[in-house]
Amino acid sequence: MARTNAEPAVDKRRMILDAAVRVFARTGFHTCRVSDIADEAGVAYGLVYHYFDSKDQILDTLFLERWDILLRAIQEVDGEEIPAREKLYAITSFIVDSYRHDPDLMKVIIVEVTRAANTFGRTHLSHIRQAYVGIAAIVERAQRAGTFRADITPDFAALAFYGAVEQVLTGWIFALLPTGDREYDQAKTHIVETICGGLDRVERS
Amino acid sequence: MARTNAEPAVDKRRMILDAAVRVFARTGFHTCRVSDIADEAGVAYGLVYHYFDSKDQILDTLFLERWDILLRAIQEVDGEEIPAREKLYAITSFIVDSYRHDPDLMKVIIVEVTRAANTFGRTHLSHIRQAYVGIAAIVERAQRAGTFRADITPDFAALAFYGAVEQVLTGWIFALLPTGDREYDQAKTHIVETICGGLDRVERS
DNA sequence: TGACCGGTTGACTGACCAGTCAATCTGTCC
DNA sequence: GGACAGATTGACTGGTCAGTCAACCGGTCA
Repeated sequence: MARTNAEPAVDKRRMILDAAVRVFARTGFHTCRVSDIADEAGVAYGLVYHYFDSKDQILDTLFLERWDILLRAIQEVDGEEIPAREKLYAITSFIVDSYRHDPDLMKVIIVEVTRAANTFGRTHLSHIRQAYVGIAAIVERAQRAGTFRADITPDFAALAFYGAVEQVLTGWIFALLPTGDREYDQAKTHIVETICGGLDRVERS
Repeated sequence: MARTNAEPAVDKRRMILDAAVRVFARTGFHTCRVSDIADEAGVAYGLVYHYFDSKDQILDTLFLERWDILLRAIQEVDGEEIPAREKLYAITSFIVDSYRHDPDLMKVIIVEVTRAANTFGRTHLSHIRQAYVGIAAIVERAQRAGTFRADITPDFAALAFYGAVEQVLTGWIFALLPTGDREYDQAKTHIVETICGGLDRVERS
């Protein structure tokens, strides 16, 4: 047992994961080589395979770590006693702030997993679906309470909502929309306004 | 000049493209081999390279063929003298019917290009963007006419709208939503209702 | 001291596959 | 017929890279 302290001074496994985020974000998962990750982490090639079984497993790890946090956030929000619109705002806020805090990681998760339906998206479909299910539950409850209209199925509303959020993130990732703190906060409101209030102009009492 | 008629009896180029759609839809662009396409088309390996410069070019061709039709449809719809909501309905309808008519092709375009932001999505970003621009133009005009609220930017509304449509298509592609003629037609209404009318329950006069 | 062990190294291998190319076929035209 | 051209064939090559492995390092413990 070589571990006197709880952990070695530098956690190489974490360094590899962090380096992978940067490399995946820069070059893309399929385009980059494992050696790129090792180089970026300042670590020997073989060490990557000491900590991970495969290149895929690195991405899996990154995705699952973060997605589970999102799922818990959705659960938690749903438990609170606030209007559905505020719940959706809280979820949007969580996702947008995740992007603000670590754009590379969110880019990788969205581009390489969530939107990569043929490769990792398929593998993690059940996890991704959990998010939709959580959102749909919020919508359904609001419909029963009479806050949301009942003629649009919760499943459908969940997809539309999540689709709008993801597309906006993608807009930032690929510079189709301006980025910045002001824009991020505006986006939160706008997304929820669009999905809940609608684009139609309405006389509000 | 060996062409007495306008074209050979069987257009091998077309056969290769059609085979590619099936193979890409089944196996995914990156996973499949060029020989799979040749086999599916019932054609020798080398012939693929007689008609196309590369594997990439096959996907490019499929995407551009179809996307240009979509862009024209958006242009055309925008030219008509109908309310913005009906314009958005017409666009949604066009996309949904494209999926109904050729799910494999739409799956390939969405999964391998539109949503594959790191590979082909990046290559065709300017084309994809054209669709957003067209939709944003519709929104902007409606805002000026006072039909749509003006506090949400057209760019933003376009992304949210397109995001919702694409997410629903993705839901069908990966069996997260039930498919069928009834569902397709309902979806058209629901998407437009969600984006224009919003999820909030409103007393309508 | 020396045995031990997890962490670390990087050269190497084996598989895979996009793209090439020389040969062959098929039809046309003079 | 025979010359020419485009269509068609499929074996082969070259380069790439994920994953392996045998050796090495540095700290611990008896």
